[in-house]
Amino acid sequence: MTTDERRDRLRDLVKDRGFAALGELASQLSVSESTIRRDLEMLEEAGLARRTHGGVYWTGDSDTISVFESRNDDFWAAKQSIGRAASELIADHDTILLDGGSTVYELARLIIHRPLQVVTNSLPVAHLLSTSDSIDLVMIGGCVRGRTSVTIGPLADSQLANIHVTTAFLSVAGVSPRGFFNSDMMLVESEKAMLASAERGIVLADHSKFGKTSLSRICELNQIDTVVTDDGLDSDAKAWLESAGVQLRLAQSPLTQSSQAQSPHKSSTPAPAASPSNSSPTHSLNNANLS
Amino acid sequence: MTTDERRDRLRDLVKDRGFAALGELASQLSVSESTIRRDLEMLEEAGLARRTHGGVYWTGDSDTISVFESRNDDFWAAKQSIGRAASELIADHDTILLDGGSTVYELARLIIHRPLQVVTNSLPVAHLLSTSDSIDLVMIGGCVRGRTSVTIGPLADSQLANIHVTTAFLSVAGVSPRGFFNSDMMLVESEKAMLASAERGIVLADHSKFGKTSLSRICELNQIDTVVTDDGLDSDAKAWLESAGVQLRLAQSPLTQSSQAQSPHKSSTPAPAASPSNSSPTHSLNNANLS
DNA sequence: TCCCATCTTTTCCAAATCCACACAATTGGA
DNA sequence: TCCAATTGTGTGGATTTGGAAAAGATGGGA
Repeated sequence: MTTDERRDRLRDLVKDRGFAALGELASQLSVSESTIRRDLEMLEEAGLARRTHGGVYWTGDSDTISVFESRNDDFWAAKQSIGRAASELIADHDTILLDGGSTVYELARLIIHRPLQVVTNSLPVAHLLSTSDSIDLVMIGGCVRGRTSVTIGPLADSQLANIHVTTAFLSVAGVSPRGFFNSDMMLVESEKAMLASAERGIVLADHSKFGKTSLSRICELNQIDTVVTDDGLDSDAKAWLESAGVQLRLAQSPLTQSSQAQSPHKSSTPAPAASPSNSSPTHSLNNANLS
Repeated sequence: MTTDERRDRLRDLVKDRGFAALGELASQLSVSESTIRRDLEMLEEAGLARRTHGGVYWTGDSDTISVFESRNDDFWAAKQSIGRAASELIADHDTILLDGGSTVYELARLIIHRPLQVVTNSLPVAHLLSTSDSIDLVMIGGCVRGRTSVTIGPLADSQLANIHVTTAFLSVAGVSPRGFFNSDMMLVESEKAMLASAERGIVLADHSKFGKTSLSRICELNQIDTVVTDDGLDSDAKAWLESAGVQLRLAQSPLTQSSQAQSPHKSSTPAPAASPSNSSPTHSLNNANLS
């Protein structure tokens, strides 16, 4: 049995039972408990399970509902690494705003144990974070847009107008020299309101979004402080982003990341340019108890 | 049995009985009294119980059922049949408002395929209904209350003030001759706003809620149009509800369900012929719960 | 009121279990 | 053969648990 095979079986075991003890899993899969611990560590990093003293709970999505069950798509790994890079821009006790979209959702999975105030218009993000003990969660109300499960419309916009956050994390459908774009006009209105409520705006977008436009423009390039993307970004895009004064943060795409970044033990991040922003090692407050 | 599991069971035991002795709990859970004392200490710190000489009182919410643990509840079958009875009070294309709480969640599961406009302050309900093609969904924004995952606070109240629905379905923690009660003051404010926005208010409550009160009163009896409960309701309660002019609708509890169809005497709205036969047999959504 | 037997709580400690970390052995591929 | 990833084992520290002793509370009887 290969490693990946074992991890798949482990994931299925945990998912089926909801809860499983460590020794049980070890004997089931005929490996040592240490190995199981390492595997579970990854499951937890991926946000699919939560470990407790003596075992592990499944916290991932149920099979029935999952807006973002496209985790098999080519860009999922990139989205995940972008999420990780973005999480390093958040300091504990920050007040942040999370848009909808699968990349931002990956970010949400990574911050679930951190002490933060989070405002969101995304139902999946809210559903995920509502299980956290350490997060103060505010949901933006409004009409729920079916496909993406974000709230939009005048109700949402007027609520956003009364909110102030330090950082807004946005998903976009396209980035071009003319600015940032999304396809849904009402959603774009909300995203404008989000930017207006935030001290700084950060856009998460994998490299496939660059050079594309869409129906409706959110804002011009220089109105966004930082763009987080993967290192598949071509040099053209890099040039016009930098000339617009946008800070660029490249996440190592999993294809090129051969030896680093997998082990959380190593000191991470090659030091971001401007604001290192207290990148807390992910396990510092890991004892979030289930009480 | 793991520690967390034991603490969950302990909490349920104390909650169900209202009061429990130490030794009793120890033998019930097969651990020493020392362990029980430590567990109770945590319960007390969480504000859910108060210890006395020789035992412990439950002081926490009586209606803190999150979606995830509700399926194991003794009253789940009753809740399900109450939900079914309530769904017959909804006509297609109605605009309805759904509160949080497990009974209302069961109602939500039954209407997922019907053409309706639904407003809700419950994250689990919204997450469920967002997968529906036939439902127009509006989410009420606000602070997300941890265990119950409903939105509350001034944001929620002001949004509710601008909304109009035909029917509001509420969960309550207690029903007594003095009115309807819930334990969370901020939630009660929202529920008052819900009633103000609705042409008629319907309360869903299993028979165990009757005769109980709680911290905060939502409204008096006569401000609710209809109460839907199961047929375990005692005749006292039936009397004071009817004398207050509240319509009563009894759902056949699955235990006694074999004799006849439901009471013919009222039914203000024609029950639509839609078939809510969607009694999907618990495709396990039961996650390990965190709280 | 005082005293005392009994029960409960608190405090402490030792045993058991679990966990993170480090390091060596093994495996698989170039 | 070499190298890197993976795995098993050992160690020290942390958590949990049960029990014992000391302190406190309770209630009855003189």
